[in-house]
Amino acid sequence: MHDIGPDRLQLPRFLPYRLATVSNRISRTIAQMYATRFDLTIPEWRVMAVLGDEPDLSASEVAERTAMDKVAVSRAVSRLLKRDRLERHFSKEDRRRSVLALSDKGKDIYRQIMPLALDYETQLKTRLSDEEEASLNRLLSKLEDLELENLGQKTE
Amino acid sequence: MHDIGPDRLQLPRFLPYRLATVSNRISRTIAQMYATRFDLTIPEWRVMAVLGDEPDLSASEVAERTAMDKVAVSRAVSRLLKRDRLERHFSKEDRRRSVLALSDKGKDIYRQIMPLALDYETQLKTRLSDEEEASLNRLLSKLEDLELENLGQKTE
DNA sequence: TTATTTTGGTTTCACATGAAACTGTTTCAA
DNA sequence: TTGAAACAGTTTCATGTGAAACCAAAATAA
Repeated sequence: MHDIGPDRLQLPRFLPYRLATVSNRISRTIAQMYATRFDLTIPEWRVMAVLGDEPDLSASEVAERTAMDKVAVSRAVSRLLKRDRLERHFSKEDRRRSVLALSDKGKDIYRQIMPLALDYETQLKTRLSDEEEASLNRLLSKLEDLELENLGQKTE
Repeated sequence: MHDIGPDRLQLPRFLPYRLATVSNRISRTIAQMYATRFDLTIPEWRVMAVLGDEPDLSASEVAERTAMDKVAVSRAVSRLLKRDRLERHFSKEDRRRSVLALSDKGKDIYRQIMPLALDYETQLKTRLSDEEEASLNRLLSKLEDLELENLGQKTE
């Protein structure tokens, strides 16, 4: 069994490609789960998730914590408001700044989804040994850091 | 230091979320690299990548190998044809079936990009120890398999 | 043969998304 | 103060994308 050599790029072995396809499949599975049961998109769910964990954030704080941009947050928030899953008021000190929190209806949904989400994650994880899980976490942290230090910098 | 308990979902620790954000950042970096230098989208690049490695595939074979759907392949192929990066003729035996291959111009681009792609991957990998890389590969394979056996089956 | 179904690939439609422009508010400097 | 710049958030526009409808060719059945 010998090496095929370095001057071939086979997509199924190319790390960024594999990462993208795996993650897309997982995202689609989850998106479908949320969509069919709760009529909720992933951006909407992300907003709910951070607010469920930490209420009274502004839109831009939500954006930070979800790695979404402010446009995406704005759209998700407006859909959530329309369905009374969120409450919004504006800061007294700075009237530009919104203060977002789950409504009772939102909290209810949050409490239903959270176990499903955790469950799904558990199902993924039970298939991994303890050190596999540990190294997955390390790896993700590393990849996160790497991208921050901007490997693809040569964009002149 | 005690556990925060199971009944909280913190997005930055949620596996599918981390996978999605890491992979999206990497994809965006690469997409930008291809776009600025070669005016090429990721779907286009994927088509070129499989054809560079294995010419004379049909559109549906390309779809299989790239994990793209046939619509995406069709669009990528037509853009590539328009710019003479691909040649297409149709099978004699089955006149529906296309036979796709890189044109000379396409091959030229392929030969330029391939080392960049491999380089980027290498840069990611050099930051990982040997066993980290090995376990990353194992993990990706596992996650790929897991999704195939369809964890999110309860869509009734 | 001729009808029916299947298959390779394209087009259309409706919706999602990112970038840039825009609105209203606050801050800072003259 | 007042005018410029910065900021939070929204809207617009142009493009991308997935699902379903569609077209033509081929396989299958009658």
